Amino acid sequence: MLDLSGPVLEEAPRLLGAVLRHGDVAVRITEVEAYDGANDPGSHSYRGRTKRNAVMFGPAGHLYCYFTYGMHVCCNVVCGPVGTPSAVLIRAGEVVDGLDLARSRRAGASDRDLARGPARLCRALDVQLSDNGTDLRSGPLTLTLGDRVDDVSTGPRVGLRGAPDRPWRFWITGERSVSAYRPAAPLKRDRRADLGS
DNA sequence: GTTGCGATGCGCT
DNA sequence: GCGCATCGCAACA
Repeated sequence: MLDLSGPVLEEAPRLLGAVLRHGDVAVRITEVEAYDGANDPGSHSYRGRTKRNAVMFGPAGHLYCYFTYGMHVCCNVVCGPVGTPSAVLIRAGEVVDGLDLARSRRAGASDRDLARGPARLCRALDVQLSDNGTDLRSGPLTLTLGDRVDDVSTGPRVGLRGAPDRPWRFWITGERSVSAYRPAAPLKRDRRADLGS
């Protein structure tokens, strides 16, 4: 029985090694980030409830999907008790079933890159904005927790501005399928300003 | 292996 | 209007 209603910082590492399945394609999760809505300037829910983030305020074990950068979908698993708008961003994983279908959705990518990155993972699994709010207990999307992963690394989250550094990114140590982005690069505009000053 | 940059559209102010 | 919880590709080392 999927129960993720504990504190998000305790639930996040439990998602490592879990399997997220959508139809014929399944991904073993290797990298996640925790977002603690109430106290977290990096969270979509930090400024209160909106139509978009309403799912985060609901029960744990549901999927929160959002659209970003004009072309990408990312997905989170809602954690914590009802009313606590916390979620865990699924950043990366390895495809463990439905390899051919995943490859066809990610033409040109190497197997290692199929689900390496939050938007890529959603594409490999064909998770769309319309899957927002899905209950992960009953499908068509399902989440199955695995055995606890012992070797977990932590570090700062990726790509956030306006949030203090908090080591709320978790990944399976040594996994090559974790995303390789540099943390929080400054804005292009800022870089230009630096050059000019 | 790294770095730079354009694409693109929804949600919020 | 503006700002993104980004990606993919080209160019370079």
